[in-house]
Amino acid sequence: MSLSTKYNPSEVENKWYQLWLERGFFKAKPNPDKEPYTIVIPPPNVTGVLHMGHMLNNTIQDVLIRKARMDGKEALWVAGTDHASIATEAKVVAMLRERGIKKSDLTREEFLKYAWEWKEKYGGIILEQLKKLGASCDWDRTKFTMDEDYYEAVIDVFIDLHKKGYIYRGLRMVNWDPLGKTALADDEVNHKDVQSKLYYIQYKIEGSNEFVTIATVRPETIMADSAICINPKDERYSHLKGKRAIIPLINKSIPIIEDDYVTMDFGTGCLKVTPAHDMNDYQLGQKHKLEVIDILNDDGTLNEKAQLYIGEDRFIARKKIAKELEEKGHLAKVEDYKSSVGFSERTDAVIEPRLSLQWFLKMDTITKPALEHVMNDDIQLIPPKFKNTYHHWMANVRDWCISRQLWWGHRIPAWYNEDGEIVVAKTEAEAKEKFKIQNLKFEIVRQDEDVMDTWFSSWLWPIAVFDASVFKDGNKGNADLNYFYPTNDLVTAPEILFFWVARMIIAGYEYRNEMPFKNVYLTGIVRDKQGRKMSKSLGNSPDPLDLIANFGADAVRTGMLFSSPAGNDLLYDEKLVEQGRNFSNKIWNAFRLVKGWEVTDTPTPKENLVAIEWFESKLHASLTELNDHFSKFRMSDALMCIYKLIWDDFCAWYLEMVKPEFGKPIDKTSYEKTVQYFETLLKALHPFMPFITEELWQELRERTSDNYIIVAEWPKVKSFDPGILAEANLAFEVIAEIRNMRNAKGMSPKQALALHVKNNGSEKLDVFLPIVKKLANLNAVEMTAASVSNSSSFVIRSMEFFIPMEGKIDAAKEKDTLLKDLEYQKGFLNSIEKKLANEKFVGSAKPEIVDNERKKKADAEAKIKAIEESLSRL
RNA sequence: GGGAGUUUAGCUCAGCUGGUUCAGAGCAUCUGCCUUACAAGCAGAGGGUCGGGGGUUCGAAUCCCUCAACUCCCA
Repeated sequence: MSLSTKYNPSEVENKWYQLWLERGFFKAKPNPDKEPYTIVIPPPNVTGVLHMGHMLNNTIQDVLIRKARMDGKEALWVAGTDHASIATEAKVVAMLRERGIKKSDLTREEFLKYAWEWKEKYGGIILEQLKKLGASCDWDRTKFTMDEDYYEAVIDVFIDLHKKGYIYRGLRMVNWDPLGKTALADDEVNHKDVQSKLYYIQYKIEGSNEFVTIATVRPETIMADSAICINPKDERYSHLKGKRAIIPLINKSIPIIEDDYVTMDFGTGCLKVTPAHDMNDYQLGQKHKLEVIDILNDDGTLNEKAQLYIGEDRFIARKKIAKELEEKGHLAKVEDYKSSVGFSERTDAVIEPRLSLQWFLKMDTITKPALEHVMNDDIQLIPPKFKNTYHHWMANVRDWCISRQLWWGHRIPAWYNEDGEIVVAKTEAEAKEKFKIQNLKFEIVRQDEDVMDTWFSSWLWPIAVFDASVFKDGNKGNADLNYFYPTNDLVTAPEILFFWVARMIIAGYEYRNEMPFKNVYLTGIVRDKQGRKMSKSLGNSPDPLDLIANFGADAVRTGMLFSSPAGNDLLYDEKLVEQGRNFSNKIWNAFRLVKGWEVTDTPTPKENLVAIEWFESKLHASLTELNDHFSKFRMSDALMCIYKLIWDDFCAWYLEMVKPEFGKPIDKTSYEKTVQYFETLLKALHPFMPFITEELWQELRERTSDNYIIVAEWPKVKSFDPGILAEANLAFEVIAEIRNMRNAKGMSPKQALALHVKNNGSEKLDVFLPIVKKLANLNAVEMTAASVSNSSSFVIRSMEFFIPMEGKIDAAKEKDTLLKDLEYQKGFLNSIEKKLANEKFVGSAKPEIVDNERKKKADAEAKIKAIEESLSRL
């Protein structure tokens, strides 16, 4: 058999993925004999393509689900996508524009037809990409937030919450996105510091020649002013009380009011009040019962109420008005000014505070259980530091604006009659019926044009993916829901902790009276190695599919996990993926070695028996650690644990220990044990590297047609012997010293040496001596009671080692090394003795700590004795 | 302006309830090797007064105070 020295992932990955699919290993159904384990995918946008964030997130989910599957649980990972109102509508509008069609020329039905067309064509791309990564989702259950039943569920929930009095319609200042022409929730607005200008504008005082100067960053809104406000404590302006000012350019008279809201030392201490176009001004306006003048259209252009520059965009109007103010002598000065400006998360347009009628969900009471069950750890956030932020948000939660001025989404089931009266009903017929009962007009009704916020559908995700009918009265849920819900783990980004996670928890308690998931694992953001977020505009994100093609999915998966503790950002570096690829190759070559052995019925060498016994313990010690990491969601640590077990312990030590001389066969016992260990290692590695482990699992032995590693049993942990692990470590130190000595003296590893061991204490090394002999290339090992002259020597713990070496001894150098060590040991001993002489320490420290110090003292003394003996010989 | 978090080797990070198995890991660096599983590799080595200062304690990377820098969230 001749195998390439390089592992080639592209040859095997598709093959196994197809087979897993065909064999139905990803599928799950309610099984009373098994414990369920469920993850629901954070549904990616239908508009999305796979990026590095998805790679990290979905790798973690796949590791968890594969581990659970091997643990014998009924493991289900539900896949699906999210309809993403704003993003998708924007894509569809853009597509139509390319075809020369304007959205405004289409009816709602026509537009939605195009939107569905777009969704069918592009909406599944991202899920196909996840398959390349190895994601073991039950694809038959793939759900979409606008599937017919899901759609109905969202409508049902709206109606239900409205009936419960949680949903209301109100005039509110909202974040208006003039590009998307929709209201946004507060958390869909990104605030950025922007360099802008502060304009000082002079308003004439009515009936005098005096002026008052106000500072504003938005001169285009002066036409919407309804008052000038001063601080009542401000003596500079006290003479203006009760007077009126004239708005420049339009010569309108407005009152001068007083309120201590005004900051006296900002700007001129004089504030123009524009209730229609500023959140704070709106509140001030309400307090003082000021007129609300809205001068903007929904696309951000000025309307006829502005009187000037009608139809101009707000930013163009700003420039023109500033210019006109200056020309007419109303502009006192302009200063540079840094201000915080809101941008739409979706369209990046500057947010316009705007008054409009919107639908809201009252949040004060419905959120109570969601806060409580996170704070008491019924639902655990991982890492727990996010509890603080969660609490802060939930304790100060504001009502949720759930309407969006879009067509793509779940249409609000509210109906208006000719008089503008409203009922909430599922169908037109029901709506008419409701109007009728209330003795209202019902002949002509029309449905609300708006759709709901996307999060208002995805907050039902962990329930609705199983049974979308439970939101109707009295429905107890189907078998799937009752078996798989609550789900176990949710893996998502901290950025959407509130958008999505908190709201799922709210819905979970509201509709199932139960948590939607037990653990929330929060991943970090994938950044480039300079710490910048990966973004299209920076072009600093590699294409995940290219990476998979170049390095293999296993390598990319491990690359993502090598450095990603929960909640911390991951600084992506291609080096990490290379490390993963190198690891694949290492395993591949270990396989080549084992596979290449010829097996005979010869007796097992002594050193192999020791090697086998040692690795058995090492294996189970590491598996114990591995399980512990898993139980604490320490993915990076878990991976590193199995990585080191395979690379260092199995490959570098164990295989070298049992490896027969070149060309010689191996005995049956050693071979059998080695293959068993290899299998166990592959199983423990499978969740991280599913493809190479399946490939080697199948190659290592003949397998029956139903024997796949993906459904193999997770290795059972046995107790292990710490004694043999300690002995091995001592042996490894000895081997390293000998190799080091060869290195230092420029000797070839091929030159066999003899070793004499003088044991001055109680260290145990005997059983490992044959291994030391093999790995350090010794032709003789013997115990000695006396020092051996003409030798190079070294000291480990209380043992002295001698290697006869005529003429190659540098006594001065060895003496120097020994003296240095002696000095250190003496200092160390001294510090321990001081500690033990300290009555306060002996009295107040725990007994086992004092005992430990005594033991350290004895060890140090033995070591010092050994060094001194070596020195005396020189 | 309000809140939270971070600061440990060149880089990315572990270090739980204070006690040399606590100063660690991986990567990178340096030295020597194409040693018949693997140069995507092997054998070794160096590297940090645990952000600064102060305190509590027999003892602090670990607890407290303070200062500084950075990050995120909210307004």
